[in-house]
Amino acid sequence: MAKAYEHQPVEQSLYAWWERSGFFAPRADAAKPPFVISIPPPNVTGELHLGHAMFVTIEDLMIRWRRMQGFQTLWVPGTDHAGIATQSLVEKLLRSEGSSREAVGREEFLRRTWEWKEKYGGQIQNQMRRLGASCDWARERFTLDAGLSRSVHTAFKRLYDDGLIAKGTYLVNWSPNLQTAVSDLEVEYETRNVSIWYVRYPVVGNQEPGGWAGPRYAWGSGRWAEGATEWITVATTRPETILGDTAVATAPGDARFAALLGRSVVLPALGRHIPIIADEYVDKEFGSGAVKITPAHDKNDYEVGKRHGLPQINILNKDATVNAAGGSYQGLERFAARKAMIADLEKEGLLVKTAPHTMSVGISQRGGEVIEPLLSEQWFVKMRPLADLALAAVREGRTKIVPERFEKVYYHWLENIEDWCISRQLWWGHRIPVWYLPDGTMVVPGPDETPPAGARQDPDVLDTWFSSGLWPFSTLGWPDQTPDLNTFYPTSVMETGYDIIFFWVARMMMLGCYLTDTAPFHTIYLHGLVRDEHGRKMSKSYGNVVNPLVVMDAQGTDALRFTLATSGTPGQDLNLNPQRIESARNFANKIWNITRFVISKGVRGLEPGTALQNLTLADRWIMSRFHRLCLDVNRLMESYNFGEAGRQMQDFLWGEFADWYVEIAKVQLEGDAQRQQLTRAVLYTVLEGSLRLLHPYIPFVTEEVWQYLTRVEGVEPGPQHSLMLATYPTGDEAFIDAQAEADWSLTQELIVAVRNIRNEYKVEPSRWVAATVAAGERAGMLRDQAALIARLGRVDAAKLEIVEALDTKPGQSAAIVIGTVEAYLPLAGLIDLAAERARMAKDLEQAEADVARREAKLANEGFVGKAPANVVQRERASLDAARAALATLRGRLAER
RNA sequence: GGGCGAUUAGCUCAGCUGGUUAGAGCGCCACGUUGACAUCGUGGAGGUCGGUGGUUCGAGUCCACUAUCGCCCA
Repeated sequence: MAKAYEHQPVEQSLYAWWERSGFFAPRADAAKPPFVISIPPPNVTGELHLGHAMFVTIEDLMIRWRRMQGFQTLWVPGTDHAGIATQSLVEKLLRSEGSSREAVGREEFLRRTWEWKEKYGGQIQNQMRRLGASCDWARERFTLDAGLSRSVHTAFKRLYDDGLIAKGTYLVNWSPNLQTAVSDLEVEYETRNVSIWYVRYPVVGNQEPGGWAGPRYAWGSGRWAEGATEWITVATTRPETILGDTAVATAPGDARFAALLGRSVVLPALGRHIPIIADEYVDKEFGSGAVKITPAHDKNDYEVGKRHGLPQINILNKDATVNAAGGSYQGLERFAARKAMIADLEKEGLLVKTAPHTMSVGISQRGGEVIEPLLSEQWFVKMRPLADLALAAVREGRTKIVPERFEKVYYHWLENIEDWCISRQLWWGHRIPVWYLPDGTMVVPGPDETPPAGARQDPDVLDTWFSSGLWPFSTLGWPDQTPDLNTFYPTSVMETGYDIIFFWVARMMMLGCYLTDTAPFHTIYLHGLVRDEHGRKMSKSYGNVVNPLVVMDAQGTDALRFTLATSGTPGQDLNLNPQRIESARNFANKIWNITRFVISKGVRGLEPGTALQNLTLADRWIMSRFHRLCLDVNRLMESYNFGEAGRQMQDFLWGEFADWYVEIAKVQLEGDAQRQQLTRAVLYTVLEGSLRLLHPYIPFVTEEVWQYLTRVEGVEPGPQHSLMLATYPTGDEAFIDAQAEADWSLTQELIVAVRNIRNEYKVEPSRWVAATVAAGERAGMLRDQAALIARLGRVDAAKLEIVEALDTKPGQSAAIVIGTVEAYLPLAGLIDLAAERARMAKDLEQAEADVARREAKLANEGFVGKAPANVVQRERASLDAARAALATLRGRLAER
């Protein structure tokens, strides 16, 4: 074994070996029931980022843990076709060739997109392999595969037949850049500083003679409003939509406008007469108190329009240029139309003022431009019945969300859900399985039926999330009752970031509950988002993006995984500190070197379970600590506290096993043959067990060293000889030995105190000092540890005296007091008596405070009366110990 | 406007069911002997847990209010 752990060669060859050996496939002969995770499918165009690294780490950790526990584990990998993202990418490619999707046509475009997918779509999978993902690649799926497409078709057909999918004209979020409708979730709101324009509309005169009847001059003449005498001023941030106005609204009961209600205004530019109405929606305080109503281009106006039966006039084409309804503005792009409109309004004297304004603007998540609310014909899913099923599953505890607080978010969203626009005006995706006969009749055949001859299929495709929502069961063969579906569905845990609750989790829950009559998973585990070390979101513009591939190259996959798994707590965002990754890398190296040491002591291939009898105190201590760790780790992992479990393993292996037991072993290995053999057995048992415990977190280094550790010279290991198939340690209460832990803890304290004194007095490390210990009833126990105390404290064994009590205390020595145990280090010539006294005085002060605090506590009737008996009893014992320690200290000080 | 989270050592974070003197890594100071490891070892300094009030025998931990930061929803 090399002196330091080198991750590169190890990671590559181990993963290839695991995969080749079929270790990732579920074992039909497993002792326990299935444990199944279906991967939240990454975008096929995606490249590995820390979000992926996070979910792979946690899911792989769960899968490896359950696999080692004997469950029949299955982790289904795959990718999502990502309609908009993929289509945009290929369109860009075509543009670079001077072409376009329209130019090549639908069929060719799809061919090109598949070609792209085959060529580059596998990148993310290979990057997941680098992370060590032990998913069953033989079961990999893609949302556009034939099988999954059949699921999508089946789901659509069922929802359609059940009246939950319908086509209709709705105001949708239109992305002009992408030329498609997008869902509410694909719109991001941004607060922007914009302008608000106050525009006055001339009011048509009353019937009385001389009243203004309307413009007599053309729009743009500068005399359009000539003769008008009454006005109503509206405030708007979108003057171009004047073209689509069908009313002016004021707040009910607003005295300023009472006289105008029921009358009409002449719409600037177009001359249309539109009514002045009153509606609750209008806020008196906002702008001028009156607003224009454009039902076809604003969500609120749409509602107002419906309440008042106003016409809906769409003034925009799909590319956001003004259509024929816009009169002379026809053909102008929406923002150009705005400019032109403002100029014209000004010219006609209708622009009252312009003011700065702050508002929330909807931006297309993928397109980047301002979303246009647009009236169009789309397919919708009625969400209420589906949402109710998904709500019930969580409310009734059939599916649990971890951490629990996210249940509230889930409830709130589902309780207030709106219908889901599932049609997209794209080409890449599942084409809507609806055909139209020449007379316009709609036909919805099932997946196994042939559409009628001469019928034309709906040109639109389904939202990618429609197929992702079926993922947990479509990947297993649904709607067919395949063996996989019967064995592995419902799945166990859905693990993803909390930012994705609405996208994946809720949709999978809704569609799963509806279509398969069961919640698709019993647990939803949500992890936090990874940010930079100061809590900033990672973004290219900040330049703070951590690329997992770069990290893995430099520090190793295990380092990245361990950092992600142990840096935080469930559901909490974590600030990734590069120094932590370095520490994790060092941890891997530590494991490597501990193993190197243990192997060098001749334990290779030692049978675990060698009878551990006649153990030393230190042996019993480390065994007790190890079994305690196993019990804690399993308990923590069962409750999804993977971070805490990982941290405890590291603390144990480094802080107790390496820092102490390895040093102890060096001494014990100098003993007789039996002592040596037992020490080897303990070293082996604890290290090998720790590797098994740690394997789900850091699979590579643990497997690598485990292979070195467990192989027997001259014996060819079997094909299943892999740590990932070993049994996960459970821990055994029988090994918990509180007395050994307490005794060793005292021994350890004594050693640390000796080292401390040595350091304080600057005793050269090479000098072995003398020591006298007076330990009362603990003397026997400590005497048994003399060899360890001597070696680890660098005390000359021949000059180490451990007695019950001393007649005369050594002079010219530094004193240690641990409880009632006293130790003296005669350091002739080095001792500063004044400093010694000062140190002792400080200790005394602390001991006095300690006693006083405990006395007060026990004098408190409330405490003695109400605290649990064991707590009181422990406090009494502590007081006794503190008093004894105080007496010892006083005795020490009195002699000076 | 509604909801959620965070606030603990210089930095990044733990602290699980309220129960001894609040922990770790990094950083800092001092020293480096040892045939696993300088990607290391030994020892040390450093915080009263954002603030206020409350519940309790007992609060970093529970409750209320509050401040600051962040996120989600509308």
